[in-house]
Amino acid sequence: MYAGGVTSARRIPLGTRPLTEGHAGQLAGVFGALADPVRLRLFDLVRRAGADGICSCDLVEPLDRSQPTISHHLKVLREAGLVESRKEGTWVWYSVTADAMDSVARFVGR
Amino acid sequence: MYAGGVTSARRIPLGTRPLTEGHAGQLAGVFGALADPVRLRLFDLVRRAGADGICSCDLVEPLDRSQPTISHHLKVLREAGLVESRKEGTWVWYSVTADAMDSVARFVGR
DNA sequence: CGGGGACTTCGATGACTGTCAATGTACCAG
DNA sequence: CTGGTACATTGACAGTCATCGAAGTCCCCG
Repeated sequence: MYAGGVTSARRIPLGTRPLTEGHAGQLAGVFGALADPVRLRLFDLVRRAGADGICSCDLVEPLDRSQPTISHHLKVLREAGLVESRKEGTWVWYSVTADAMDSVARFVGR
Repeated sequence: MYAGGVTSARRIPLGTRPLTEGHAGQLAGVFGALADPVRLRLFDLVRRAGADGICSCDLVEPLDRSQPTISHHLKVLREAGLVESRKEGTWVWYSVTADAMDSVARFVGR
């Protein structure tokens, strides 16, 4: 452990409690999903597509990654609650979730 | 590569250009710095401390990690431009940078 | 100058991650 | 049923990362 020492005198509360271990873990998961350049551009493309979403097949070429790799990244984004998928016949449409970045926005907004 | 296919008909522009590879990489770096529960709570504690900052020695015990580990995480946050350090005699004070989360806020804000 | 406290850096290690080729599954067309 | 297209899953591998103990650096105090 660590020997401790003089404590800093003043701390300005922020209107909310410090992040709990659980909350930090969950939030870190969302940040983690956005912590990759490919996923970031993927999310950006999906977001641009609006409510209709965008077909998965249109996400492979612009990102210059193999199809399994794109599929993997979409899964990560989906499991983080950032995008959702709708199956339609042979192919799959991705769109951002309604509250995609709520937790992030709350964290950023002080 | 991938065989391509039918393209989705409609794409709603978003007022800005799609993320470039470079921009995505930089932004992913910031998200990456926040993609760890310990760093998230660390950043939260520093932010709560306000302009004066908080002494590094007060960040070890509440996070229940070894002192070198905390030092390592603080370095990551510093290199991501989220916090800055000011040395004062024997110890070091950390505070959030003025534009800590600007890039994140811009990204979240549609 | 010498002791000790506050960090930082180093080295090692186990865990996780991005990537692809190969394979599997579901669906459509003929 | 058969072939082809769209996507998901698996397995493997190289690279990155969180973590700790140990050692190094810097600074204050006596």
